[in-house]
Amino acid sequence: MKRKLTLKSIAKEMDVSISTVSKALRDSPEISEETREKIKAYAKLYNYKPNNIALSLKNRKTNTIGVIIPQIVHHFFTTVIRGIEAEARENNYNVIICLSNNDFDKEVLNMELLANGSTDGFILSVSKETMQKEDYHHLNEVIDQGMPVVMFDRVVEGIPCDRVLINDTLGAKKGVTHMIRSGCRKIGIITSEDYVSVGRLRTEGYLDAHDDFGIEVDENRILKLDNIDDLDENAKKRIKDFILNNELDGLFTVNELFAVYATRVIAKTGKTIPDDISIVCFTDGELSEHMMPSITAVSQHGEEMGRKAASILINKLERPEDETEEYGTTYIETSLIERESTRKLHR
Amino acid sequence: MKRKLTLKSIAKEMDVSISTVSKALRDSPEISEETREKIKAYAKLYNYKPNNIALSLKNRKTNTIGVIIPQIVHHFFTTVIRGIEAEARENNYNVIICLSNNDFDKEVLNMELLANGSTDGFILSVSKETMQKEDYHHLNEVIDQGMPVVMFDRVVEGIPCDRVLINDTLGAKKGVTHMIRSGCRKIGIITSEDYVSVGRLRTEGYLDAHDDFGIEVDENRILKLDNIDDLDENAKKRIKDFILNNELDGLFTVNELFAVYATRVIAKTGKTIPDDISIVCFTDGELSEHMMPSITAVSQHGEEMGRKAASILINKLERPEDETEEYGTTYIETSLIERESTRKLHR
DNA sequence: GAGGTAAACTTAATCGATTTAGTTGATTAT
DNA sequence: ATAATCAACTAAATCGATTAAGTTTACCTC
Repeated sequence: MKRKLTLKSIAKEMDVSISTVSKALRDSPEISEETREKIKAYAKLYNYKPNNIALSLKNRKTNTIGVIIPQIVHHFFTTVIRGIEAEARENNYNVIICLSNNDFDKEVLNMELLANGSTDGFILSVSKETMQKEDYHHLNEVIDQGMPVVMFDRVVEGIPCDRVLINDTLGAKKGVTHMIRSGCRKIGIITSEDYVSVGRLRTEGYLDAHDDFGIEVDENRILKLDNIDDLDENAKKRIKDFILNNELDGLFTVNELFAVYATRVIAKTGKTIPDDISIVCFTDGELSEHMMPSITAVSQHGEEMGRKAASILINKLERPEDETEEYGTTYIETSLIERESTRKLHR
Repeated sequence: MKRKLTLKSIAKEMDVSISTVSKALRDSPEISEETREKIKAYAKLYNYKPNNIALSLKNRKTNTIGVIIPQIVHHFFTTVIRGIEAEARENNYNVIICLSNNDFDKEVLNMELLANGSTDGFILSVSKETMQKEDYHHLNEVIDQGMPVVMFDRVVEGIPCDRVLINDTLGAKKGVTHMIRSGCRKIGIITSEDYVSVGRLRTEGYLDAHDDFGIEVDENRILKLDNIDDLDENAKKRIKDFILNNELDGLFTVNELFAVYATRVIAKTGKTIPDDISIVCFTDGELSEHMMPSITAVSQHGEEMGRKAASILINKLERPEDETEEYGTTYIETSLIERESTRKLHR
């Protein structure tokens, strides 16, 4: 096992001082060409690389971004991370990812841990528990210490930071409009209770689309479930009842899982998709693409979101003098991917 | 913006020396009870937390694990990461994740970056390009510097490190055996060329199962595709031809995507699943669960794999005196999840 | 030859924390 | 009364790197 080279060990070996080595390697004119070349040759030969920890301590800058997300086994977050990673790498930043598992205490713990010198700033999507508790002291604390924060997807108000959001309302509107244009007039929506922001916003889009076409919305065609992240037995039962008790010719769901289960229920009723009933879902995964029939989806561009969030953060980190204290919200647009679950439009 | 507390700033404020503060906070008996309490109260009030970077430098230990994986938008890797994260957290370790995007240069770059002080050890799944190049100098280098490495899933031989692997052969055998028991006699397999290790091993399991029951294997029922990670047009065509030109009553695929596409092809032939033809796939995602019909799958337990890899690594890190230089390979067993694509066994 | 200057280094401070080796003043033993 | 002991601190080294400030030597000039 060979020990890692340090400036000190090189200095000793070459019989010069540590600072001479440092300066030589950084091409300082203070050092004679001869000495410089000799030291650089030696460093190259033995593959010297400066110790990042020491540099971080000295520069009070880690070039590391902390990412805190509720869960990683979720295609959407995964794509966001890919975007963050890509943008960070291009700008010479590292990424540390921590999972909160939707747990408030873990979110706080992770932030405190990373805030103690490990990262220069944060990108995070707050956990469900944090939203419920409405306790954001950990966010305010790191911001107060001068670390910029960018929130994405699941954001909260009243925190001095930038935000990156999916344009949920417009996305849902696009999807529902597509069904209306294709002739649907009795479109249902499976969404979440209004306290989940994405659910509320997507429901708004659903209403907007109807408004635009002057179509009355029947309240019975709106199903609000508690949980948007998974599909438990209770949710299944409610979806089943909802579909069986409504004469729908279109269905919009705020995630893939609801659409997938709805497809199953519809198949059992003997109705065909898309002829009897069309389906469009908001998507963050690959289920919609592979189902039979494949499902027309409002796609979220998570990677773009990640890139954007990272780029905003890095910008703040690179010029901290801009203490303008101005924070913005960036919207990432969605796109509609037409598949087999909706009728083709004749234009 | 309030500056972070340091020992120095506390010392100044309380008019004692830095070392007194340090000792007081660490409950040293050298410091009088009075002073100790006073300092601790102050530190608590202003929420002092030691700077991790400084600690890392001093202790030459970062308590951070570097994880390098080919891609994150892959359900299997995601579950592995979750396992690593959980195990690390429980043992007070941080996790830095880097993506290689199946690119050799990026893998090398990431390792070098993290090896310069950022992490104590590595968990990695090598990129496809690295396997093709058979260039492992970056692995040998970090190991040579005394950083332990644990490889998982996509491992290579000849590196002095521990390995954690899915028991691919036995997994495939389980799946195929299940179909044989349920009465299938003409079982096809969609797998990869032998140079992809998981493909080769799973093919072996397929053969083993047939061997056990003394069933002759027809070479025409084995389809070897180039790429195991995605499904391009060429692969689709070959799968289609394969299914149409073989009178199969069972099909085993080495991943979900192949099974999903095969289901589509079979549906078009008018055959029914599982009555005319059964399907079992190796799985790393959630497609198999949600398809119609849902697909019986050999499940991989990625989280367990991640936990195991992390636990092995942490063990090495915690007692480096054990320089026994002994490395082991751990196998994670799979389990068969019976769903709608296979007939129920009568036992 | 005193003074100035420039080249080529080295010393020492710094980042934040820990820890070993002093230091100081008071108490105790002889 | 002097030395030893001890409690309660402080000073300084260390981790690895950067850099402002200081040192040495050679050379030049008037």
